[in-house]
Amino acid sequence: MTIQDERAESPGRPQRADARRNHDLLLQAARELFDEEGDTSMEAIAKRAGVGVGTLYRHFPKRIDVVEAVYRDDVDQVVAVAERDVATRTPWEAVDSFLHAFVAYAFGKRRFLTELREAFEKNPELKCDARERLEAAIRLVVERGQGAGVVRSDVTGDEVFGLLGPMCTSASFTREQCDRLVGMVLDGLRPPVAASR
Amino acid sequence: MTIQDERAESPGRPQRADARRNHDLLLQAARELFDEEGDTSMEAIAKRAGVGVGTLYRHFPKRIDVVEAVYRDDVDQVVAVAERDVATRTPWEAVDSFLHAFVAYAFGKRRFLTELREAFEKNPELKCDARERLEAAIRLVVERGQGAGVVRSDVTGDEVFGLLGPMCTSASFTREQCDRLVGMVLDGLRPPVAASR
DNA sequence: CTATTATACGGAGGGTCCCTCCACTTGATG
DNA sequence: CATCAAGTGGAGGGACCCTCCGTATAATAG
Repeated sequence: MTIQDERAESPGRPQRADARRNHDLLLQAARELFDEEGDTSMEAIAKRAGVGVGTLYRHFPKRIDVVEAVYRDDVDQVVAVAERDVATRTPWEAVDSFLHAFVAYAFGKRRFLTELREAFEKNPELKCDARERLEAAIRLVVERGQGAGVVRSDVTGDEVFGLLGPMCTSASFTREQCDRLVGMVLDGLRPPVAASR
Repeated sequence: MTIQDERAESPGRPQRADARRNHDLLLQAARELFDEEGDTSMEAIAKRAGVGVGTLYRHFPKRIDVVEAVYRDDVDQVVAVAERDVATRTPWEAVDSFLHAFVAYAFGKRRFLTELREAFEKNPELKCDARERLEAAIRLVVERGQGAGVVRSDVTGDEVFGLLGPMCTSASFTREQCDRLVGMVLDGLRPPVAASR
């Protein structure tokens, strides 16, 4: 989506050095501003990077492209946790561990992720690579649990993601509340027993 | 918050007839546009009502005031359902019935409610009366279940609301998915048994 | 019915966004 | 160097929320 992705493609001419440098400056500026302000404007990002808005738009044609570029790195961390949990834990422990880790992570970036989620809600067909990798990570963990019979089979990993993601970005929740609700969702994730009442 | 609320206060001079009429026209126009478009602009609302934007802002000083006014009526319906369920069903049946009804309702107004939720997230201290009544309705049902021992005690009604509300407005979910996830949350809401694994 | 006045109206325009466009500049290459 | 595609900067278009204030009018008093 961004120029960066196509950087290595057709080497008719390599990317110019200043373009490369500006790309990195812009990305760093965006990350800083999203962390500091929660949300920010394209003008502010360009200004902090010391370039004009035209340059920003050359590298990231739409606002969502900036957001996704920042998001991309974050997702790598979460995916790594999922893979580690699957490799080192029992099916249920992996689900429990990973969902808690996911919520802990998402909670820390709530303002930023709220912006991202809004972009997806306005534009559902826009499902960026990063998000798909994230959903794949949850699927990995959840489907392994389902295969082992410790997770109910009538729910998909994507649905769990859709339930927990918005919860984490809900401004009115504290970290403790998120943790408690994850616990509750985990209970709900277990295979249902015959109705106890 | 709106002029309407203060209509009956000090009758030094009654509200003018044209003002009253415009207030109703604006509210109707806003409701129609939110239903048809999902979201809309202040200019569009004023235009459909056949008045200038100045008049719109006289009646509803901020955009959120329009949204809340439309929201208010909707909440009345949901609250009525909660009260009926509490009056006519067993504690657990009331929880089950009401949460399903809540999700069905919220799903139908998802675009509109998304806008409302975003307003709350941007501005957490802005918890309008209507929302509080809605949370109170869920609390009513959930706390009755907790009192009867059929709902786990470490979760509040507000938290259930915060979990289900965002889920309903998540654009990527179908109605069926929402129903299935409610079922899962209901399972999670039952008092936990000793860990089965 | 007219005069008075608080109330209400309309819409121009300010400020903030996202984004486009294009004249100008600069780095890479022969 | 000379060339020129690649890159840059920022003015400005369009959409939006909201403010301001001159004008119009409904309610009241005489």
